[in-house]
Amino acid sequence: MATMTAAERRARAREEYDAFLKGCPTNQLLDRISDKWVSLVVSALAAGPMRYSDLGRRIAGVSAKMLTQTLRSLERDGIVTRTVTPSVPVRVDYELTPLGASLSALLVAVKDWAELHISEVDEARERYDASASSASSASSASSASSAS
Amino acid sequence: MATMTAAERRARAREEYDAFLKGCPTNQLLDRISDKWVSLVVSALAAGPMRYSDLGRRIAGVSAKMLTQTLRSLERDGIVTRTVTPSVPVRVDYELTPLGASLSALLVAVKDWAELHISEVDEARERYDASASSASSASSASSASSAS
DNA sequence: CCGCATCCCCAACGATACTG
DNA sequence: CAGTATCGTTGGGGATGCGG
Repeated sequence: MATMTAAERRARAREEYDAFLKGCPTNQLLDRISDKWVSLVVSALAAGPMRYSDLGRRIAGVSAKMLTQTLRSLERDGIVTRTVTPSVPVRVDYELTPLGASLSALLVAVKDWAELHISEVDEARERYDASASSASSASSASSASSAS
Repeated sequence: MATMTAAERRARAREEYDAFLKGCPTNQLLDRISDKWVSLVVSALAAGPMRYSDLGRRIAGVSAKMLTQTLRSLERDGIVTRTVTPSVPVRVDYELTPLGASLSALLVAVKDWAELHISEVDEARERYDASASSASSASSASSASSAS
């Protein structure tokens, strides 16, 4: 058992990885941030406080479950505040904390990057797809569907 | 059918959402970026070109499958370049493109943010957990496991 | 050494129904 | 209106084995 296959080393690495991540808050946070719904919620709230149902409508394809779940975790992390107004139909508002606002600035930067460079990415994709198909059949140069 | 329940509206919204996303490149890209492995790979490559196996070791808990998959999509998007050296054991190097480098700058910013604010987040979590447990049983204050 | 194909599992998500 | 609990599905992703 002195020799270790690459697979075994990977398995080992994974165990260490798990343990490592437990104690590595940065990665926890990185994980949290690279969640699809988190970025959408934070972006939506960047414009100002919103009610729960407003968020549900604003974000469109989100289920109530995920919305609540996401908001809960963000609240727990001190990214948003949750304010309950006990009127006859209960009203709940969510708002970015200063901490959340500083984060939203970064996410906005990423969004801006995406908008700025989307054309380059599209071109790269077309080139990649074209060369990939020409690899199997060098004759026909297929034109990838161009972006809108 | 004039009246629509919230659930029905959600289902509708989801259809529109799908169609909408097809034509919205920004969201495609946002999706791609908010992938766990993507951020790790791009961060790793920010330090300079690396071989496939180096990346595998550097990133630790990644499987060969996900590493390849991630690198492929990044290559397709023009974020990294893939250079094959046909030596006896094949050697493959990956490197950030200028486009990828500009993206990595943002991801590094996010990472810096995480490192800078992790303590605030931790405090917020402890506060949240403490108040949550005191809500059900005001007497026993359970101490949340503190971070390292 | 690189990476693709296959199988398989589980946790994440959506839908639904029910409380305050 | 806001949130919880439960169940069913699905696809992400890990393990393995082969091919270049």
